[in-house]
Amino acid sequence: MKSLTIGKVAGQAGVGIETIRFYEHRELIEPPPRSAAGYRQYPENTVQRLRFIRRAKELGFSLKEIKELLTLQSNPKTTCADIKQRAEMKLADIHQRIHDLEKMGSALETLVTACSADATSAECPILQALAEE
Amino acid sequence: MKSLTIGKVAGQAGVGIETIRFYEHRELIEPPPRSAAGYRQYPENTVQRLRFIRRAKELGFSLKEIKELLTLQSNPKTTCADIKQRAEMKLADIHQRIHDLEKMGSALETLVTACSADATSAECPILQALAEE
DNA sequence: CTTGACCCTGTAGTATAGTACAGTGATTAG
DNA sequence: CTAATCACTGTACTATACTACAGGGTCAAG
Repeated sequence: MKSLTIGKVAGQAGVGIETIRFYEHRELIEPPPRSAAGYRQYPENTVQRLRFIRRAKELGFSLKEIKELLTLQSNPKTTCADIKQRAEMKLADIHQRIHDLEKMGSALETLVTACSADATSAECPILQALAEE
Repeated sequence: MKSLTIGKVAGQAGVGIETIRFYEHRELIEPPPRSAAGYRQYPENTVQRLRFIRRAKELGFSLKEIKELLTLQSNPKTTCADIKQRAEMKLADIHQRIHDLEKMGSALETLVTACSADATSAECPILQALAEE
């Protein structure tokens, strides 16, 4: 069972060394055994775990939520429904954020359209809209 | 020319007192004159300025960007085109963020759909997707 | 004249996700 | 054997936008 130094793990997982120590501190990964000199000795599956974290982040999960997912993952009593529920909540959250951004976007779009290039700032419909009583 | 205390301004603008002091520190509003006792004495247009900031925030501008907008606003040489350019950049930024969220959302949607409720966590397609080599 | 509401400064904490040192010790290649 | 690289801890800093004190002083109503 060979072990990896933190630098090797970081390289293979595509994250920074500091990030790994940060994740250990945040309890997303287990504190690994140490060598006589105090060096962290990672089992190979740590690379997979870090990739799991990276992918979950890409799906929009926060580190806090990912920690929950990892805990669920390692619990044999966890059902697919438990995970699905989290994913659906995150999906709802994403849809809400899209909705908010679309609202912002269309409001801004209206103002941009109303704005003709060669007026002074005093006549600018964007600034006027922002300055309204 | 009557002046307002920070509490009055906060009440009328719909923001917290601490927020106003924070905005002063961040140079979004001018340091107002002080009374003999050191109390801030705001001109009435500070309320409008705070509402401007609030509305710009609702449109997705950061405080840093709002500071720029306010500087532009008070510069007589500013043209509508200057403002429009900022608004268009922000709009592009919002569209990008929507795009990113939609990508996340559809990836997650696929996984949620693949997930049937009564499997164990080991068989969960969501966890499997995250744990892939 | 007292009491409560208000205001002051300055610092520190919240949440998110790291990143960047400083200062020191260990390991490895030549 | 020595130099370069790597690892260690701990603290502080980045960005964003506040929020929460502590420990004072001030103002207005009764």
